[in-house]
Amino acid sequence: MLTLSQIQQDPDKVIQQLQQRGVCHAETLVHRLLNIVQTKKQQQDQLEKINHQLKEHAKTIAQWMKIKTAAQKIDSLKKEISCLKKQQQKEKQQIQGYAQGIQDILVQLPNVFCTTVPIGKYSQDNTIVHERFFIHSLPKVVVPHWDIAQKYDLIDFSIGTKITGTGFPVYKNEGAQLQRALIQFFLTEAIKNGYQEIMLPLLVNHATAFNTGQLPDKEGQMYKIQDHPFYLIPTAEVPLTNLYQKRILSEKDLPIKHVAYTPCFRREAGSWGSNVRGLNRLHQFDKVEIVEIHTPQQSFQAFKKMIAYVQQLLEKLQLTYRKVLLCSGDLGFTAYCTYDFEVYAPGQKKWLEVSSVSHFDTYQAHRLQLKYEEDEQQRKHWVHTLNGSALALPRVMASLLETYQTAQGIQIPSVLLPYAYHLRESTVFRV
RNA sequence: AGAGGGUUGGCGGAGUGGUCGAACGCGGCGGUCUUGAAAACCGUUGUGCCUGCAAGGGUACCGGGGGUUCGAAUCCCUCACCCUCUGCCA
Repeated sequence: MLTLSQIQQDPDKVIQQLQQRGVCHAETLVHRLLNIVQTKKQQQDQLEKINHQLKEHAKTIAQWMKIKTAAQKIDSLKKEISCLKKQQQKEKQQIQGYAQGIQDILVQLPNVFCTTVPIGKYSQDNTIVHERFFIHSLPKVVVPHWDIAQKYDLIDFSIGTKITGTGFPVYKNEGAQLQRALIQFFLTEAIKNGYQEIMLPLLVNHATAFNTGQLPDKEGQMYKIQDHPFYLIPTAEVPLTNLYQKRILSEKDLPIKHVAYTPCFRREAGSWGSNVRGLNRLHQFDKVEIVEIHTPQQSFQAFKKMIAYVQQLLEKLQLTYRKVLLCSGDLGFTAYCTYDFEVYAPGQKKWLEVSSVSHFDTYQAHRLQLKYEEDEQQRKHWVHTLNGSALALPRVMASLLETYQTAQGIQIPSVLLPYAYHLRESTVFRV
């Protein structure tokens, strides 16, 4: 969340950036916000004066209680008090209203963004900053992964539909094993790179979903449990980052680097076009997520390293990929800067997003109430949070099946062989 | 899920209606003593907001929210969490 002081410092810059992110009425919102803040402050002053008087009166009564003859004086003072209390009540209500108004505006403002972010409205305005092609010998007829999955009995989409509904695929045989191998590969790579593995709850409460920015912005995208105030996580980012809600870390605790594998659940309401097939978009999918917490001084260096880390995963899998710097209009609600990684799926002739690596600056820290204390001066500062998919499984699987298809079957990338105990032959033959 | 007990400052732990932001102990910080350290002793020690150049002043906060009262950490309601017992279950 943006803080009031952030906005007050340079309202015009905030307005401009919000507009560039596509926030409607950014100017009106910010101005209204600043107005309410001003009014609330004045009101607060008055309330505090009343509170002070009431406190004094209470003390006076306490004194008078000791004297028996003061009963009359007490009564008349009580009358005065009841008058003050009416005022107090009124002020309180108004202030509460203002506070709510401020909160209502603040929670709907997305983050500001980094100077390196290109200005643009749509994904076409994103900048492709890097591309890497890997040449694989493809068969004459290159097919999409859903055909491959069916041919070799790797994934059953229709049975998933019967069990649950569309978007819940069932992985079978080598499909399941390959999935497991990928998870294991991603986790092991992360651990080798200094990430601490965490296993997390898949259900979170309202506050947790708010802290990382999913609420109220993405309320409609999350599954909610009916009889409990819980949401199914749309990404491990939510519980993982929230491990540190309401904390003051000491500087020597930083950096924090975590990795977690979880299933993710998304309603994907409204985004189910006819071109969504196979593994391209699902309601439940697996993902390995990395989260880092840093001091502001170190976070940008760390961001670069995270990006490089995700990049080398794709290098190791030898999937053709490109790295995309998101433009202002395409940034996620909480992001200060984001790089997406897309892999090429030759069967569909499409680029599929498999990772989003984001720097959140202090936006999440504000909501999490997460600070760190400088070792030497004991001064407290907001931390910077970062996260990235490393990686999201289904589209990696899609690209992998399509990229590594041969006339005989699917060739398994050699880096996965240590993790794929049942796939030693390096090729899947099932017809 | 039912019954009972609990939630107080960095930690432990008092406090059941009146000047309580909260005894006491530990820890932390500063000092005395010491060549240095320990021990001992003395002092100090929560956070947010408003106001002030500052010193200071004001206000809010004893799990969250609401209520009773002139006055609430203390009484009432409610929610959350923790502990114990009973039940159920992977």
